[in-house]
Amino acid sequence: MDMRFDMAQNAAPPARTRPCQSCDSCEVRDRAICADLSDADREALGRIGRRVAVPAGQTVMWEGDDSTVVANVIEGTLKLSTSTGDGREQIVGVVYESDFIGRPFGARTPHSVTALTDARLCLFPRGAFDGFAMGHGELQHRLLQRTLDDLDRTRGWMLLLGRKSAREKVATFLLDMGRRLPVDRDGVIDLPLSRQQVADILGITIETVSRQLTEMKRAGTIDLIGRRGVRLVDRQALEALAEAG
Amino acid sequence: MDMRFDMAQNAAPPARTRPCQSCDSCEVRDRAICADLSDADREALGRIGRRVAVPAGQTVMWEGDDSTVVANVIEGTLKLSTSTGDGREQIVGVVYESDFIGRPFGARTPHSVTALTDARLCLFPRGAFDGFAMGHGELQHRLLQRTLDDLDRTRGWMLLLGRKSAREKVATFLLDMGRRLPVDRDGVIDLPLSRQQVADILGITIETVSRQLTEMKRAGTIDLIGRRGVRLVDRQALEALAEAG
DNA sequence: CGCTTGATTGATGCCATTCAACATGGGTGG
DNA sequence: CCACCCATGTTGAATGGCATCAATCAAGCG
Repeated sequence: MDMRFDMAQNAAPPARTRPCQSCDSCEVRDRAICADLSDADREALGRIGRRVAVPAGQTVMWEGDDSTVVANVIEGTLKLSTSTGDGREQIVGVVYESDFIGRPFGARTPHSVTALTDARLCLFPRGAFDGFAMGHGELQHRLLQRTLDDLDRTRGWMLLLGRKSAREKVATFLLDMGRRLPVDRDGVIDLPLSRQQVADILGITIETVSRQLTEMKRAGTIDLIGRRGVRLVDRQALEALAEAG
Repeated sequence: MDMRFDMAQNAAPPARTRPCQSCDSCEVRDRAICADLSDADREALGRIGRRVAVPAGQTVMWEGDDSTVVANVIEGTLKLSTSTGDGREQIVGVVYESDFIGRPFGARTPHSVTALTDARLCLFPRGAFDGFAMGHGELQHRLLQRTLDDLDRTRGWMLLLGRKSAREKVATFLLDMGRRLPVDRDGVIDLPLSRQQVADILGITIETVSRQLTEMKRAGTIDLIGRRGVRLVDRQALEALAEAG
C-alpha cells in the first residue's frame, strides 16, 4: 500500500485514521505548536487534522515530493533524511513526540520522513494548515520559535559532522540520546535506532560505530545491553571524549 | 576596540553608526524581512534600528553570548561559525545582502557572526525587535519563511558534510558559489572566502581544498585567477563531480 | 626590497573505510 | 520449547583518502 496515497488530502480516510476530534485530551497539547491557541481555535484546527497510526519503518514523506501534508508527532520517533544519487544516506534530524514535521509554506518536501518506532501523527493537509496559520499569529509564532531552535540544533550538528572524529561523534551522540530519551530504572536507554541509523546520523560507517561502542564498553565508560540498550556509566568520561576524544 | 560594546543596546552610538531614517531608500527593502510591512510600520521599525558599517574580519556576534542584537544585512557577506573547545572551526552558514542575522526570541547567540567582506548592517536591539515583531504578524511570517528555507538549506549541507568526498565537496561548493555570487563579464567569480574559510565550510583542510582545486584546473574543469577568482569552465563536469566525484 | 601572510606542493602516517568472515539474538515454525 | 534461520551486529585485515608536517612559492605591503 502506498503511504503517499494514504496521505493525500482528498483520499478516502483509511480504516486506521479518524478525524481528530479530541484535542482536549491530546497527549501533546501543551507542548505541540497548538499549545498557545484558544480552546475554540484549537478545536477548529483539530477539525482540519486527523490522526494516523504509522508502523515502524514506514516512510510518510518523500524527499523532493510535493509538500501535501504537515503533522504533529503525538507519539513515537521518526527520522528526517536525505540521500545522494548513488544511495548514500544522511539523517538530518530525529523528531520525537510533540515535534512538528513537514514543510509548511513551501511547495517541496526537502527530506524524507520515516518512522523509527511505531508512531501516531496528527496530520494536516498543507493547504488547509497554511490557511489556518495565516490567520493565527500565535501558531506562527510558536512555529517560528520551534524552527529557530531546530536551526540552531542543526547548525550545532554541522560541527560534529565536519570537524569531529569518530570517537567524538559517538560520544556526543550517546550524550544527546541520554538527554532526549527516557531512562529505565537500571539506567538503560532504549535506542530507537539501529547501528546503521546511528552511522547515518554521524556520517560514519556501521563498523566504525560498532568499534567505538565496544571500545567504550571495554573502557568501562558505557554498557551495552542487547542490540538497542545502552547505559551511560561514566557521563563525565563521555563528555571528555565528546570534545577531544 | 571591542565590537560587543559597540553593539550593546544602550551604548553611546559610535561615529560610524547613525539612526536608520531612510527605509524608503533602503537597498534591500524589497527583499529583507521588512518587505511586507506597511510604510508606516516599516518606518516605525526603522526608528528602532540603526545602520552600522562593519569592516571585513570584524566579528559582530560571539557564539554563546547573550543575544542582544539582530540585524538585516544591507551589503556584504558574513559567515556564521561554531568551534570546538580546542579551536577546530566549522562554518555553518554564509549570509548575503538582504539576509537576516542574529537570534530573535532567544537568550543566546548560537554561533559567531563575522564579516568576510566590508559590510553594512541595519541593526536592532533584540528586545525592541522582539517586541515589534510580536505585534506584526507579517514580519514574523516572513521571518518564518526565511528560517524554514535556512533550515532546509542547512540540512541539505549536512549531506555534504557527512557523506561526500573532498572532491564532491569542492565541486558542490563551486556550483553553489556560482549560483549565489555575481559573475563578471569574463565569467570570473570573486570568492569572498580564503582557502581556510572554504576548508571550514566543507569540513576539510586547506591543503585538501588546494589540491582539489588545482586538480580540477589541470583537468580543465575550472580556471583559477589569483587567490579569490574562479571561472567555472565546465559546469556539467562539475555537476558530475559533485554527485559522485 | 625584505617581510609577512596566504596558497601550493610534497612526503609520510593515521584513522576510517572497505571487504570479508564470524557471532549473536530475535523470531518463527515444527 | 527448542532448533533453526536470517537480519543485525561484531571483529579482523588490508587499503586508501585525507590530515599532518614541512618546505617552497606567490602576493601584497610597509
